[in-house]
Amino acid sequence: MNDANVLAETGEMQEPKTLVEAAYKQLRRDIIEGVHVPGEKLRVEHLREHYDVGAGTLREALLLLVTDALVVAQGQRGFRVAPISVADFEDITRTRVLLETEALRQSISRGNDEWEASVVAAFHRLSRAEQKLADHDAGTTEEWERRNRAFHEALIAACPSRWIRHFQTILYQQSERYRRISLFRQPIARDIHAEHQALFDATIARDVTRASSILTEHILRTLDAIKRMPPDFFNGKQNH
Amino acid sequence: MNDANVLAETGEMQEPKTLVEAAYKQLRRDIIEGVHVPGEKLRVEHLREHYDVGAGTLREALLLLVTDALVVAQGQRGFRVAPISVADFEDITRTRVLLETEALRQSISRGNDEWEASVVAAFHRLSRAEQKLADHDAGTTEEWERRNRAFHEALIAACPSRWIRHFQTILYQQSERYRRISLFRQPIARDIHAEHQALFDATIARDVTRASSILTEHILRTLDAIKRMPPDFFNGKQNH
DNA sequence: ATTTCATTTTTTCTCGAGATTTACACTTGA
DNA sequence: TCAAGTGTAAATCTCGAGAAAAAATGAAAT
Repeated sequence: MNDANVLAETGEMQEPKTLVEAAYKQLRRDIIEGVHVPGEKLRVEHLREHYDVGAGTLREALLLLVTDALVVAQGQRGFRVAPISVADFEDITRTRVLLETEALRQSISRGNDEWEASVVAAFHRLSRAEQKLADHDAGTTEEWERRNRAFHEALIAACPSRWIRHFQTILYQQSERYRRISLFRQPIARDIHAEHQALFDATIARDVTRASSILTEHILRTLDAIKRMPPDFFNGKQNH
Repeated sequence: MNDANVLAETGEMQEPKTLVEAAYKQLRRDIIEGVHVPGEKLRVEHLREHYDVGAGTLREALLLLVTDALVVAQGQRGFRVAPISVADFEDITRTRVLLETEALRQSISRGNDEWEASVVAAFHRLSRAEQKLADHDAGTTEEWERRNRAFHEALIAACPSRWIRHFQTILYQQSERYRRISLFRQPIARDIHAEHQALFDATIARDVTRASSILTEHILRTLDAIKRMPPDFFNGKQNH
């Protein structure tokens, strides 16, 4: 499995050992944050300057991003940022519900005390970040995003299936791109903390059915938010 | 999505446009067929000769195989064929059941006449291959493998979720490695054609429940076969 | 015999330049 | 005005060589 994705909130990710990995991480960050917009052509010779690596090295970094489905490669026609669309996000969301609820089910039924403790810790960290976010502290969205991911990862950490967790990581990363859009221009108010609290309570209570349905609703709510956005938002932003 | 994987039985795959793609396809074939055994170190300089490409080109091909999880890359320590184990195959199988039954459900409920026709055609081709296989014709296992994949792909082709189909493709490819083992040294006799026939009948009859349960059993049966194999089969074959 | 350390060998990683292909602008002709 | 073709510019793909790191070898010491 691609361990480069596994990034715990506490255990900081290992320093990238090669230039390829460093460029990969920077590029991934830039794509998720929208520095490179969906559909944009990624010309190796131009990116070379900005990321300060050789052409071959950058090509390898782009190839790694193909694994995350953040970049699409077309033979003899270079690389592009993977496009986005409402239909794609609906697909991502529904597939994520399928995998993540199953993972949560298994996690709840097989998780031990240590797992429970890590869930408590992750929820606590997330709550603090949400508090800061409510107080309009500056520059905390980055932190919230990290802790939100850590919380969701902690919930399903006791799921024994490496493949489900692997696919879940990819889908979560994909949805992160969309979430960055919906969070800032949110048409409907969401009490995200209340959702997390309910999800946390049901999980600790080992109530599989309730936890699953809350998680499903939680994930689907972002889909609603995206669907309510101006329909032309996904067009016209993609170069070429 | 990685379209390089999509390989229809009828519409032959496009010729690889670049050397990287050609090397990728050859390497993938060799790994699935066991020419490069699980866990084997893949030294670029050695493979260079055999695949007749430059070092950088071969590195890129290996990076593409990371996407399929057939190769694992470790920074500054090169590439290796992804290892195999009974636990991994159990994981692959159960995840595949989860995704493929869901895909089949959606495919059956949304498939139109054209889809139905392609399923009939794929089943017919597979039946012929199984006939030849029963007659002990030489060199037909390759053809059977292609048509078996085509049949399974046709079944879920009407599933609208690109992501489920994408993950299913990866898992099917993974399981192919294991199936190559169990098919030749089969400890229990399986009437695979009867299983396919039942699966086909239920699908055409649009019986979602029955088709799902048959598919589940069908996939799990190979897991049984692997589990019955000598437990040390997965050890001692992996270089270093 | 085993551990430690330095040396040698192997392998991986990285870069820039040349060859091939694609994309683009322009001209020509209907 | 539009279509097709031509030539130029740009981008991709590919390779081999040098730098950096890891693995292997062997010598010395406990």
